[in-house]
Amino acid sequence: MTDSQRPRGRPRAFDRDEALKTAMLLFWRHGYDGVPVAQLATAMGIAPASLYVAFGSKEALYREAVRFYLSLGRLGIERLQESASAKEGVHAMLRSAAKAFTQPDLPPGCMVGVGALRCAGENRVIEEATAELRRLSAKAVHLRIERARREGELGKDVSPQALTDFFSAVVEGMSVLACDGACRERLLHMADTAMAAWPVVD
Amino acid sequence: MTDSQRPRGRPRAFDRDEALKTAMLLFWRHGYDGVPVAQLATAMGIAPASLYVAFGSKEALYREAVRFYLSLGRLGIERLQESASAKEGVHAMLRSAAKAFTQPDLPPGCMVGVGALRCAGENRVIEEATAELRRLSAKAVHLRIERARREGELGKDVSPQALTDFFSAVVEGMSVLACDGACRERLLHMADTAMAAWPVVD
DNA sequence: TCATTTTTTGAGTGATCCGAAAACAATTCT
DNA sequence: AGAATTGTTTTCGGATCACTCAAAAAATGA
Repeated sequence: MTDSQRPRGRPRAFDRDEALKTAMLLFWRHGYDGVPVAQLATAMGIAPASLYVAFGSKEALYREAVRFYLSLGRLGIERLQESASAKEGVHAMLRSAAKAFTQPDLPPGCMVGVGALRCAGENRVIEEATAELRRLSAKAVHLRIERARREGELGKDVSPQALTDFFSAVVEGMSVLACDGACRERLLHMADTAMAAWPVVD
Repeated sequence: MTDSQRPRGRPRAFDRDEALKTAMLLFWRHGYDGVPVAQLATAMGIAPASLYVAFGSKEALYREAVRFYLSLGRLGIERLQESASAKEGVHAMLRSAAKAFTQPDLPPGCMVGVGALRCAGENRVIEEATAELRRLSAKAVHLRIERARREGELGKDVSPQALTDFFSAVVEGMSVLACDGACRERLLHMADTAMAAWPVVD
């Protein structure tokens, strides 16, 4: 009863998490429309049919891959709520993003930001699901900034919405710059520059 | 000699510029990989073969479409050099972008920013060509900011590169926010917020 | 009228798209 | 040992991919 019994049928011959990581990298680099299932299967070292048994469909695989990406937590969004001040938290988030978007052995930019921005008409649902993840990240920033306003870190005249939109845009923009070849130092310098827009208390 | 003689063969039955505009809208909305040639031809009201005669290939059509998009000049980049101050010029550029990215009857965001960020491996050249256009826009901002530093509008301690990267990121980020459904007023408010990062003179 | 030039379309190229069916293989349970 | 379950592969479908060819159509020049 204590130990889980082994699964019934033939055991899977490949590492499911490793395969998921492979899919994540391909979607990250080439976008949803830019990766055919055959390419995914080949990179995973399995036949397309095995991919369907293990993950269901290309769409389901993408959704799982992007959740896997977010679970890595390299964007520093979850640490936002623990930060002593919103300003410090946002600054740390920008610097984390700058580093995450320029990891040497990973695709540049943010998988959520660039992987499925625009899709073919029949994949509209993928576009929308990915946009929802971006809105979710923005929501976390929004919550921290609103709290800062309640606690007096920010003046009552500042708009949490505008400030949230601004820093969300900076992160997404960093992602694009990274895709265009900007190095880590440039992005870090740019992040510091962006923080100058933080409102001063009256 | 003054009037050009009529072309020799059978006249084209469709308006080439109108067809180009149609292609621009589709690439803008769905990205390069997200629009098949058949869809382009159908939207243009012609057969695929006519498309190839008129434009050469899907890649050539895209390149022409994106040049057409830039020729509309709704991003306010060319007015940057004429502006009295770099600060005013950049601010006007951000506000122009906010409006351009939220035109009611056009796709959201920037065609250059979101239309071909990530492509299939065989379309790498499309990615690179589009990235080059983004770098070209950034170069215009860079030039104006460097001039401002020479003329004393900016202190010698500010980094033109970092400031350029920052405002480029804001524009690209606005483009993503627009794709996610942000309205014009939010983007305009965000643009004003971003200008707070403009360095103060010592 | 007739050759020349260019655009038109329908049909079709091989390749690739996502996904499914079927047969076989490897494991557990009875 | 044999049934049940699940993963494996090969193969295949029907659709779609970017693109091309051949022949007809519509204009000009002689």
